[in-house]
Amino acid sequence: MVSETKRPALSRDTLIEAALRLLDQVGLDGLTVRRLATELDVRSPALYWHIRTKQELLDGMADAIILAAGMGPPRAGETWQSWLTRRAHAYRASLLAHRDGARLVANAASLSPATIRLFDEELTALVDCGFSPALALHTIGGCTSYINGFVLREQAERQESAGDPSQRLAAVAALLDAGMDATLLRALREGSSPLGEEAFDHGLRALIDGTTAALQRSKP
Amino acid sequence: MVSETKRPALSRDTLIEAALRLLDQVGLDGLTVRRLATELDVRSPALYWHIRTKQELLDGMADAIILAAGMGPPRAGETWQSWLTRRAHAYRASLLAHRDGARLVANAASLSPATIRLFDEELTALVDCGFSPALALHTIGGCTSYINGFVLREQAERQESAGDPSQRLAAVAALLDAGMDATLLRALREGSSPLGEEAFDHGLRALIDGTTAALQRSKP
DNA sequence: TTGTCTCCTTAGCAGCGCTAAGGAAGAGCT
DNA sequence: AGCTCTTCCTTAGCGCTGCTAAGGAGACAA
Repeated sequence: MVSETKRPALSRDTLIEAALRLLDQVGLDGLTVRRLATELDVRSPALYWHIRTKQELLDGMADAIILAAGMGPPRAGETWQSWLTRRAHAYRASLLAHRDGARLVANAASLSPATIRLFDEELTALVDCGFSPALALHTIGGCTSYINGFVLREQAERQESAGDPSQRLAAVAALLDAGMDATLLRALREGSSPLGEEAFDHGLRALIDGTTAALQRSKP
Repeated sequence: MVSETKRPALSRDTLIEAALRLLDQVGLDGLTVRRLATELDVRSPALYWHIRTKQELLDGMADAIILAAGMGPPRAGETWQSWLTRRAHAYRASLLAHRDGARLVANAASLSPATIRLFDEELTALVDCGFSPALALHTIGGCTSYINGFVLREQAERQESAGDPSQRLAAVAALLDAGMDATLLRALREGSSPLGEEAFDHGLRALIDGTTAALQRSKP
């Protein structure tokens, strides 16, 4: 009897890993339990031994993306400004690393204790820099809001122009038809995109500069 | 023969209006074409006479929410700072006015020409305040990213604690179990929430203060 | 051997977005 | 008046979804 090599049992982590790989191929809307099962060479109900619902799987994927950013407290000798900047870039990169990554994180319902723990360590680090706990919370929260919102727009634009490259031009053409001066066109023609790294850095710097001012205001 | 009073024909706008009402009752995940049809006292394929796809309906709803904020150029004698602040509050309020409003806008695929036109008018207004077109674009875009991201988190939290009020406490309890000093707990106990108007205003002010600095930096 | 636990199977339910095809009511022309 | 064309809705149903019920194969312990 020729014995087939037996595939090792699945696990929650295996599912999440495979789901993230599949996500890049088919996008969030195309990610179905049945497709993931096929990818794992298994029937779809098998997955429900390892996860309770599809939402739990999505939450796990979101958590994996966040943890993959490798955020955490600042390095030795790093100012909190450059730390937050580095952190923001790492987080954005992690969201951009997977198709629909920002949408996935934005729609996630709950985060793992490990992520919350990491989050708390970052708060502590800011307090060590002279922030009040409340100011630290608002600062980290504000950065998170900005980054999530920014990458969400970036990836929305990406898939929109993937579907129909002329769609954006059509929208701008509507402006011209309206006989406007179209400041938007001038800005675009100046070579500055509303998305991309340059735009991201601009907003991030504004946020951090403003926080610097708020910190000084809060001190003696 | 008793003549029944005949219902007037549906329209795209009627659908969007009814869909927004239904959204508040059942949430974005519960909003189905069939349910909306029932609400309108009609069979579901009838809706496809007025919209091409469900996504088009969702886009229209998102557009309606944005337009309902009543944004636009500044009033006479208003500084751009207080204008942007007022604009941000109006936009946030409009997102919060409907259940899952931020998620709806975040997942929207395209905006109407009217909205893009409004957007362009705002850019023009900033240019009149001394902004370069590129800086204006980055400023409005950054604010939009921040507001979308912030309200997204606000409404995610809202529905999460609606499902199970003890869930957040469980997450924080995990911190305590880990034997940490839990800066997060200190911040929360100080009475400052990571969400809500106060937190929103903090981040918004930081963003605008930082932009003020960037504007001065860009000038002669 | 027998029972239990793990991890997968087959079968199928209720619901989804959407399409095909047709019918009723009114508008406009001859 | 009779006819056709357009508008806006209907019934029927396809292929897909997340998910559940029930059962079976294999490993391991008593």
